[in-house]
Amino acid sequence: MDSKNNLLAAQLLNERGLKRTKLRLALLALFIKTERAQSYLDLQNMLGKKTDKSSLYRNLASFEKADLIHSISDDSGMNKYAFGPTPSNGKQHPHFVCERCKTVYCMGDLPTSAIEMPKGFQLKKVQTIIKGVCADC
Amino acid sequence: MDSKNNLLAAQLLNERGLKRTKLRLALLALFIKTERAQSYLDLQNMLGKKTDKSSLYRNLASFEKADLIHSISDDSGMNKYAFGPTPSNGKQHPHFVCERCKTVYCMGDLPTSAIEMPKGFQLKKVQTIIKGVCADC
DNA sequence: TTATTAAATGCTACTTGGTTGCATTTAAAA
DNA sequence: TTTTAAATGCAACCAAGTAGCATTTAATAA
Repeated sequence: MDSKNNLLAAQLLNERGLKRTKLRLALLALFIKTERAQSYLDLQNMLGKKTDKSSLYRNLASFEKADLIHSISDDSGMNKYAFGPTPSNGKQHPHFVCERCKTVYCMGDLPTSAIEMPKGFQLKKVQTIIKGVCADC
Repeated sequence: MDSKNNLLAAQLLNERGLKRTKLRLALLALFIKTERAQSYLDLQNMLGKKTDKSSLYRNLASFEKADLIHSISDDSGMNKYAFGPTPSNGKQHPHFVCERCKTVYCMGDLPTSAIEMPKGFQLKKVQTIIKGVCADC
């Protein structure tokens, strides 16, 4: 239900001390609704073509800083964004990128055996990208 | 030894049916010599400031297609490239990105327990990016 | 409710990593 | 040595993302 998402979005913004503007509510509700990672262009299409680029990017940045979303760098040349906090130590948070349709799926959080790091290297965040062909293709 | 690298570079280009031009030999030898992932700018600095941008990018593309190097997309906004083939099924090939100095380290190939994929999803390539602070920082 | 203020928006202009077209040069085969 | 397909080098271009700044708006105080 969209109204439920809107409510949750408002609540989340409140919790993190972010102003509840029109754009932010729509954007965050959109993230809550979808299970897929979205590029700036995807988001702009869903929010309406006249949505401002800078505002969108700025909100993506503040959402990420507030741990509401996390970004994914596949090699498509544009970043993708998905709902949920940045995956950190002790978790893998794999994303699947379909070579054909370019869709990016969040595969959920998998607890994994801790990655062993060489001496002196401190792990903060792990990102795994799996490329292949998705079930729809 | 550089001369050894040059020889190996020439041999590799031969094997893959790539013309052995000045730029390609220098570029491939550079990849062989270094254990770190390099951005276009890193490479250009090492090869000489007047090295042509298009030629460099085109060679990076053909090297990657020939499986001589592989590319890495951290979230720095620029791709990185490192020696060795694209990591595929049954292997993790983690890269470590230092938050402070931005260096990208190849952590070698780790065989891992196969990642279980949902029905219909076909895995071709895995890329893991670990962010944190490196031993030098 | 209204006044105040700090922050978000929406423009435009800019930066920059990466690509493309094309004339020239060069490595490899004949 | 000649031939030819491919690589180079240069300039123009493209697009993702950023920055400056005047205007608007959400939240707080009166």
